[in-house]
This record gives sequence, structure tokens and C-alpha cells, in this order.
Amino acid sequence: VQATLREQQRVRTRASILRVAAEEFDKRGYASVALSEIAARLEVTKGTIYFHFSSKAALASAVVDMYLSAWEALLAEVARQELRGMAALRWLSARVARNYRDEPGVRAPLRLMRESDVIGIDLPTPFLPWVETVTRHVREAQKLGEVRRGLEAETVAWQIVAGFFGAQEISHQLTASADLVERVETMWDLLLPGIESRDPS
Amino acid sequence: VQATLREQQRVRTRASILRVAAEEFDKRGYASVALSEIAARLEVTKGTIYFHFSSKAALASAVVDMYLSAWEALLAEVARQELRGMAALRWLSARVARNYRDEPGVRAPLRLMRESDVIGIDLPTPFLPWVETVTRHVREAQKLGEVRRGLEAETVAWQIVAGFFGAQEISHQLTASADLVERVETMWDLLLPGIESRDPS
Amino acid sequence: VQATLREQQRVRTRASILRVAAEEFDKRGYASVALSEIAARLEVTKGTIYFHFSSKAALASAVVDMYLSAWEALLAEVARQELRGMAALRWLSARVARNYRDEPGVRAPLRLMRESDVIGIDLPTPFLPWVETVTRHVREAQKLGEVRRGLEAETVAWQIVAGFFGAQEISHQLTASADLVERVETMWDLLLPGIESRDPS
Amino acid sequence: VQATLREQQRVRTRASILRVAAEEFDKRGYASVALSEIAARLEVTKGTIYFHFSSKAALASAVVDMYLSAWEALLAEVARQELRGMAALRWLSARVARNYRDEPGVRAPLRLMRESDVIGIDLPTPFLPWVETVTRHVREAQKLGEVRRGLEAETVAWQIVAGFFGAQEISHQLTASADLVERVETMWDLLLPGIESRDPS
DNA sequence: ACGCGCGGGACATCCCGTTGCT
DNA sequence: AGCAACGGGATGTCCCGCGCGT
Repeated sequence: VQATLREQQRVRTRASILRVAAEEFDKRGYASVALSEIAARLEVTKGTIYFHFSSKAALASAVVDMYLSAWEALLAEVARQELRGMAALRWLSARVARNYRDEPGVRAPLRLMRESDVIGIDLPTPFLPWVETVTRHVREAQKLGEVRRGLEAETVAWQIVAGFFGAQEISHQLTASADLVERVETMWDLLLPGIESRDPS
Repeated sequence: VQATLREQQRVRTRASILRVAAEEFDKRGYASVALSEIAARLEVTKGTIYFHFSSKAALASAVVDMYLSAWEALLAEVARQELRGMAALRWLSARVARNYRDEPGVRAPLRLMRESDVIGIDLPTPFLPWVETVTRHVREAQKLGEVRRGLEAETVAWQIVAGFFGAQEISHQLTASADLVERVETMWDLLLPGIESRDPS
Repeated sequence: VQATLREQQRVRTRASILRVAAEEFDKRGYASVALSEIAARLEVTKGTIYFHFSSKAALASAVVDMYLSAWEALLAEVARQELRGMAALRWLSARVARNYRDEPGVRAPLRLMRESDVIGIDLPTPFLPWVETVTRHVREAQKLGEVRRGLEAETVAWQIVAGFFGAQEISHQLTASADLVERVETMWDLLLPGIESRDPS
Repeated sequence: VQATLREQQRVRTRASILRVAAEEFDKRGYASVALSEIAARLEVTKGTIYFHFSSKAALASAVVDMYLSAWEALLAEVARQELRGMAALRWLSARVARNYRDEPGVRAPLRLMRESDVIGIDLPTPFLPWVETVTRHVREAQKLGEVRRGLEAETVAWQIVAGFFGAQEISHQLTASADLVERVETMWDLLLPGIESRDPS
């Protein structure tokens, strides 16, 4: 595909808007961020933003979409890693924790999805896809004999996701996510004994 | 204490404002709630609200304060219950879960505290007091021999709080907190094996 | 006249309201002063103010009235001083300058009268009575031969008043009235040669 | 300079806002003028005003700035007139008096500068530049022998400015500035004998 | 593809004044 | 004589979105 100069410019501008918007939404929440602030930071006018996104809500939606693409890429990476069962989940959670700590573009969508009722448009339900993904891995772990009998995969997956996002939230509030990675590690240490088969006799 | 007619009226009005404000803040977040909406729901004017609270931020702050009082009452109840160690925590968490599910006045402050940067005034740090309280109970459990050697009380407490609030958040998003109580029960089932002493031999 | 305790209290309260109101109006102007501020400074409520004065405008009007009484007392003092003609005016101007510099209760009415269109009620025209009073003294000076022939008393009086209030205004703005008294002295030194008879031959 | 259509429109709108604002501020003072009134008179919305001026205070500030430019133009005109010493001052004062009488845009800034404490931002000190300018002319007059020995230039200048602005104020209050020009003429007649050298014998 | 000028409409703030209580 | 709760209304601020320019 040949890319005109014009097209390159457009793509770059659109990306920079998304980046700055993600940072601001992450820091201050949807309702408190003014489009004029985003425009000012980029040294463009609101008109430019409205050329790329039809409304403020659409911009937020695009920020969320960008994040979902990132998740899909991450999942593909897990598959490539050839990790199975709980080990895959542990690796994945560490990866996500690092991303969340370091990338505003990853934190922003989470905040936006929580505020979806305020935004007024339908954003993808936050945690459901995660529970589903984790459930698939737990089922795999069950087949590998890593899970105590009598536990439902979905139930276990739900608790894992809850523990992870709880850690994320509290670490974010108390230490600006600085200790998130090790907290997630600890979570696994405490959680695995309750999941794994007690006596493999 | 003598209660004049006026004082009664004032207390009642103030309480009703707080109640409605808590419901709205819970549902839609601080920034998206207009004082005029609260006023309309109460069939009073904004002037009346302004008489009782010097600003929107002060109103939010009062909502949070009301919530903290509720927590203190809950802790006192735990003490009266004569429960010790992990059992006390489990009872407490079930109690809090029910409260959170049923009382908007309990959910609202949590949301407000998360949005404290938008509100602009200093709200009490959300989770720190909880970690401290839980830490005390874990220490007690350590003395009772309920905790595996080598675990730090504060670390365990942090994970319990994280698991609890994670469950709260996800249950709130996915089922409007309907399944919160059982989810918290399950959390304990999965978590306790990792905490308790493995072999009391 | 017998004064009940109640009556004394009323008079005192009324006077203190007037005093504080004068200070605030002097400092910040009619429109920018809130009755609630005056009430707060006196540690009473607005209701108290409304018992004594039927409206904010009425309060301002009362402040102006208080000032006019002060002027009348001053004029009576001039009469008692047995000064005649220009000497009387010079003494009077020095006295007024000192009052203006030291008493907010004297400055406030001047500012209020200038803002009378904003207040909405009819306040006594500011400078007219002054020109009239000064005119009377100039006529007396004419009879004493202190005024050059060909000058109209009213014209001279107008200029004296203008010079005085100009000095007042500028001294107020530049030095908070600190140098007002000497500036007025200088005014007479420069003005008298133009007024007095040139050659008393 | 190329003038696009849009630029012309902007300049015109901005100028008309300034004009109407000056008239209103002149008539009713800063605090009593509502932006909505200015907008209504111009048949635009407050949003339009807010586009051109970031706040009400900024609008007032711009009105004052416009006035200062006018003064500078006037001073340049005096220089061109090739008048020297007192004659220059007399010509200048007559010119200013006419301007003040006829142009609301000239009166408004004076009122605004007096109310600068209410406006909240720093406006140029009102009378100081005038005293300085007049002082320079008086010094010139001293060199020309027009000033009696023993008089300080700054002192004389201060009195001239005071007399002028006093006349302005009183003429404004009593006759809506109708008699201002002749009053200022009379001022010079009364003031010059006190300034000029008595006997050049 | 982007900028400018503007519309329209909220929203928090805050203020004057009134009515029923003491 | 004084106070407390509240009504009603206006104001400055500010923001999203549009439509014409270019």
C-alpha cells in the first residue's frame, strides 16, 4: 500500500490524540477532561480532534478499542510462549501488571470502562472477557491435573481476576502501582495452595 | 438533649440531602452529578443544599465521613461478637459485603474516594485503614496458630483486602453486586489454605 | 428619657452594623460587599441586619446619612471657630482632610454616593452641597476684600471643591491618603494667588 | 498584511465587545455589569465573549489597555503640536477634557482603575503616569522661566493633575461632563498666577 | 486535513430577602 | 430583638459541537 504524505500525517495525528487522551483520561477521568485541554497539549485545535473523532465519547471509545487490541496481542504472546495452565496465567498476570504500571494507555481504558455509564455510549464490559480468558486457561490446568477436584473452572477464574484487579486498584491508590508486580506474585503464592490438588496420591 | 423543632428539621433535611447525594454519586460519579439534580429529587432548591454544605466538594466529603462512621460501628460490632482471628475477618467481610450490596450510602464513598483527585479536596486514603485493621486481626490469628510460619501479617492482610475489593468491584460491574456475598465466601475457601499452617503435625 | 436595656442594645447593634458596613463599603464598594460578610464580621446573622435595615440599599443609605450628620457638625464647628473668609475654608479643608484620612466612616459615603446609580436608590448628590457651602464662604471673603474683582463666587468655589476632591482621590490611590493633609495645604498655596486681589493699592 | 475574511470578522467582533463593555463599565461599574447584558446588547452569546476574553476581568483589563493606547497617541500629538511648557499642558488638558466628555471608551478605564481592587487583577496605577508626564512638562516650563523659583516641579504637577481629575469627577457627577471643558479652562486661570513667576522685574 | 469563530446550554457558586421559630 | 432554614434567581465560567474558511 502506498502511503501519501497526507495519510502519514493523518495517522500520526490520530495516534498522538489517542495517546494524550489516554493519559488525561487515566489521570483525571472522563468527565473532568476537556477536549480543549487535549487540544492545547497537542498544540492543535478542537476542530482537529473533531475531524478524527466524531465526539468526545467516540474518542473515549477509540481509546478503549486501542487497549483491547493490546490485550489481544498479549494473549497471542502467551500462546507463543508455549506455557500451559497455571504457569501461563502467572506469566500473563506478571506481564499485564508491568504494562498497567508503566503504560497510561493501558490504565486509561480500565478507568473509562468503569465510567461507561457517564460516557453514555456502550463500552465493552470490563471484566467479562477476562474471566472468560482465564476460565479457558483454568480448564486447561484442570486437564493437566493442576486443579483440585470439585472446583468449577469459572469460579476459580473469577477469583483470580478479582484478586488481580483488587491488587491493581489498591496498589494504584497506595503506591501509584509501584509495588504491583510483587503484590501479584504474592497473590499467586497465597492462592495456588487453595486451587491445586491437595494430595496427588 | 433538647431538640427544638428547627433542629429536627435541619437534621432531617441534611440527612436526606446526604442520602440522595450518596445514591447519585454512587450511580454516576462525582463529576457527572449536578447539584440541581439532587435538589430536584429532593424538591428543594440549590440554595438549600448550599446552606447545609458550603460546596459540592464539601457535600462529597460529608458523604465519605458518614461512611467512615458506619465502618467504625461495624468494627465495634466485630469486637462485641467475640470472634477471633480469621473467623472474625470472615464474619466481618460477609457483613461488609452485605452492606455494600444493599446500601448505596456504603458504595458511594468508595467511588468518591477513588475520584478524590477530581473532587479537589483531600479525602481519607481509601484502603490504608482497612489494611491496618485486617493486619491487626491477622496478627491475632498468628498468635492463635492459624497462620503458617514465614508469612508477614501485613502482606497477608494486603492480599485479603485486595481480594475483597476486587470481588466487590467485579461483582458490582457484572451483577450489580448481586453475587457479592457468595463470591466473598468462595474467596475465603480459596485463600485460607494458602494462609493456614500446612501441617500442624 | 429613660433607656431600657433592650433599647441600649438595639442602638449599639445598629451602630456597630453601620460602622462595619462603612468600612466594607469603603474598601470594596457597594456591589462587591455581601451582607453575609458584614454579618459574619459582627458575629450576628443576616436576620439581625434585616431587623435594623429593610434592605442592603437602605443600609447604604443609612451609612451616607451618618456621614452627612458628621459634615453638619463640622460646619457648626467652623462657625464656632470664629474664622472668616478664606481662612475659614483653609481650616475647614484641613479638618476634612484629616477626617477623610483617618475615618473609614467618612470615606465610605463618598464612594457610595459615586456608586449611587448601582445602588438603585436616590442618594444625596455628592458635591452640590459642598459647592454651596464653599460659595457662601467665598462670598464672605469677597466682602472682606480677599477676592480679586471679576471673579464669580460660585466659580471659585467650584474650583476649590474640585481641587480638594481631586487631591483626595489621587492621594487615596497613590498613598492611601497618607499625604493628603499636606497636599491640601499646597493646594491653597498655589490657588490663593489666583483668587486674591492682585494689587491692593 | 493580508487580511482574511475571518480575521476581519474577529477584529470587528472583538472591537464591538470592547466598545459595549466600555460603555457599560462606564455607566454602571465593573461589579454591576453582567456579561450577559453585554452579550445581549451585541446579540451574541456569552460563549462568544468568552472566546475573545478569557474572563470578565480580562475584558476589563483589555478596556483599560485600549485607553492607555489612546493616551499615548495623545501625547504624541502634543509633541507634534510644537507647544512648550505650560501652553502644552493647557492644550493637552483641553484635549483630554473633550475626549473624556465625548468618549465612553475614555471614561470607562478611569472608573475601572479606581475599582481595581474589586476586579481582582492588577491594573496600571491610575494617576502615576500622568503625574510623571506633567512633571516633565513643568520642568520644561521651569527652563523657559515660566515657573516661580522655589517650586518643585513634581509638587506642581501633582496639583495640576489633582485639579484636573477633581474637575472631571465633579463635572461628571453634576452635569454629565457637559461643562468640563470650560471648568478646566477656569482652572488654569486660577492656577497659573500661583505658579508663574510673580515679578520678572 | 485542519483552524477559527461562535452558539447554546449547562453548572457551581453565591447572594439578597422572607418566614416561622425562640 | 435576634436567628435559622430556605427560596429564588442571577452570574461567571466553561465546555461540547458546528460550519464556514482555506
